[in-house]
Amino acid sequence: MVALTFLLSENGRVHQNVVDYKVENNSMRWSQYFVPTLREDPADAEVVSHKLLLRAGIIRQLAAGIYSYLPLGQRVTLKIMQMLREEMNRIGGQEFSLPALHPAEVWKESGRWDAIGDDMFRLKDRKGADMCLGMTHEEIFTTIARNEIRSYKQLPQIWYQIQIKFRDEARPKSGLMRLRTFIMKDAYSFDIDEAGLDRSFEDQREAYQRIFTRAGIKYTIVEASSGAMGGSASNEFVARTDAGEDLIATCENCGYAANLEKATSRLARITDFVGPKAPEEFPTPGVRTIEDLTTFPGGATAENQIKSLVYVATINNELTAALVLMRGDHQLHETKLADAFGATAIRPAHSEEIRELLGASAGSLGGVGAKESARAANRELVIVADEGLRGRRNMTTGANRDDHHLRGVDLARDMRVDRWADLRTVASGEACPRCETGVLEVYKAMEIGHIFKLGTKYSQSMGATVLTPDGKEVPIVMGSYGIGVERIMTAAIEQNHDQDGIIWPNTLSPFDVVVTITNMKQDSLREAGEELYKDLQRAGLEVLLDDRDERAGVKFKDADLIGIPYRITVGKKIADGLVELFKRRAKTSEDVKLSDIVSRIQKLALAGL
RNA sequence: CGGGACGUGGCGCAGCCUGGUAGCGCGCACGCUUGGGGUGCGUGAGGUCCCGAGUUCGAAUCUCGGCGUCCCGACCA
Repeated sequence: MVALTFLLSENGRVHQNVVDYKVENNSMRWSQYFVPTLREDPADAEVVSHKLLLRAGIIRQLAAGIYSYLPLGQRVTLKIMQMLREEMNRIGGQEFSLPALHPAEVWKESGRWDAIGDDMFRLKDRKGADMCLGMTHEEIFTTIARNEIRSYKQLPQIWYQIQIKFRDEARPKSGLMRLRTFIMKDAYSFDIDEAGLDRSFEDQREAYQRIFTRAGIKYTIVEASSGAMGGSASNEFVARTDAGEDLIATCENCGYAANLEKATSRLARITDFVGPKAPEEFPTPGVRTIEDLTTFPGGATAENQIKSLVYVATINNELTAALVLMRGDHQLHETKLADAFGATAIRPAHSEEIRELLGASAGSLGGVGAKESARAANRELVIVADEGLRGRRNMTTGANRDDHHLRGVDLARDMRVDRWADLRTVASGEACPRCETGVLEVYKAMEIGHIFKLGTKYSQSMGATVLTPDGKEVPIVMGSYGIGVERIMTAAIEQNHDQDGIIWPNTLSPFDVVVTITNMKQDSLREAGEELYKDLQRAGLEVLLDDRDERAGVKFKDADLIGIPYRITVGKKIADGLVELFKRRAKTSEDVKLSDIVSRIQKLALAGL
């Protein structure tokens, strides 16, 4: 029998407490509860959250990027999942459970069977048919939609599930940050038109904000590259932490925030002096870098140079050579370059390729005459220039002749730029592109959620259509919305810990409160602790009773490590009818009357739910 | 997939260079002690030294091959 208790929190929201105290009565005693804490940092863990997850007995590793969740970990996982459920249901989401094992067919229909490389776990069944382990579920939900949804009257639909996903990551890392098998809440919206998608997208966006706020995570919503996922727009939710893998640029002044792969900044205007009527070639023996040329007599400062990089892009399975032009002091952002071309892959050209195209080595390359040089070698070369070079003249750049450069180069006059694009990597301290006075800060963050407007990419390729009121058949307009469960756990720890261990936000903590009996050998303490434990449970709280025959110091250390927000210490003061209330985050301790402690904890534990 | 490091009782490490009976701390079991921030003392259990092949009278140690894990980069729908 599992009873559900519904508790009303201070802000009036119903919190569904799925843990039945009657059932768990005897499994929440630390002496028998499985919490293998570690005194020392495990050798394999580098980032804080990983160390603490292991030390606090929350997870154990099975293989690279594959972890078992121990009882404490499972409790946290269930709390996160429940929270996701509540917020998805609030916006009208309907929960499904889809298979993790998929036939190749549906992935071939959408085109992703071939588009996705080694990141997908693939296998064959006994008949030799191709199968895969689901890394996401657009195809499966679309399959259901196309078979069952016929009319605009059935739309919109918001479908979601909380499922295990598999991705054969090239480099799993940092504990639960990059996993090969992980739990994900993935939701999909189905609308009749773009306007409907906009509403669904906004609903999700608001749900995500509530979710991360409830989870105690400080997050930022950023513009991000939607990559091969396709679609018209995407918002990435990121949590700031040095362990993160993404770089984010934000402006505190106006709230501008973007992933570095999208971020731009405002450049100070440069007015060039009028240069010569045509570029002038001059010898530059030994000069190989922008830096070299700044100190070379007759050279130029970095911002007056044009950096020339040769890249090979894979576009629609065809290789295209590109000459990329940047201002000398600017850094190319490769994702931006790939996005500008719609390329599936890009790489710097090899030195032989460069010589074949331009007749010179890296260090002496330039855009003047570059296309002609490539054509002479029977090759096509696309010239793409960064916006930071627009309108510049009297610049210095390589001459496509070893140990020679050109000065007095005018971009518009001397080069045949095929395409202008924003390719520059933004740096901290640059001016905000949106507001007048803001300055950008660039910092590390981890992705915790991502919402996409897919449009009709999947409905079209897989034939998921409905009839409109006037009887026209149109593809369903879709959105896709994901949140990594483990990433919420990881981000929460990254942002909520101290030297002693984890400090769980109330909403995620595996227990509301831990009751620490300082000395199990004293009957009065033991009995009082047991009594309090039961009282707290009767009040609907999730209580961990530390009834181990350990010294008080050991218990305090462990309680700090596993991060339960409140600890009630049952010690000598019990003779005066007092216990101690220790708040993990504030690290403050106060005496509370035994008769008041239950209601006190109840109020505290519910805050923030 | 490129580069680097590591693999020795449950955990953290030493030993390897210079081949010769496998060691320390923590944890664990037992006893005494202590009892409010990882008590102290004693006794004890526990190891295919990642796997395989080779060199050698003899390999944790040297050589070759493989596997695994971590870190940097590439990648990351």
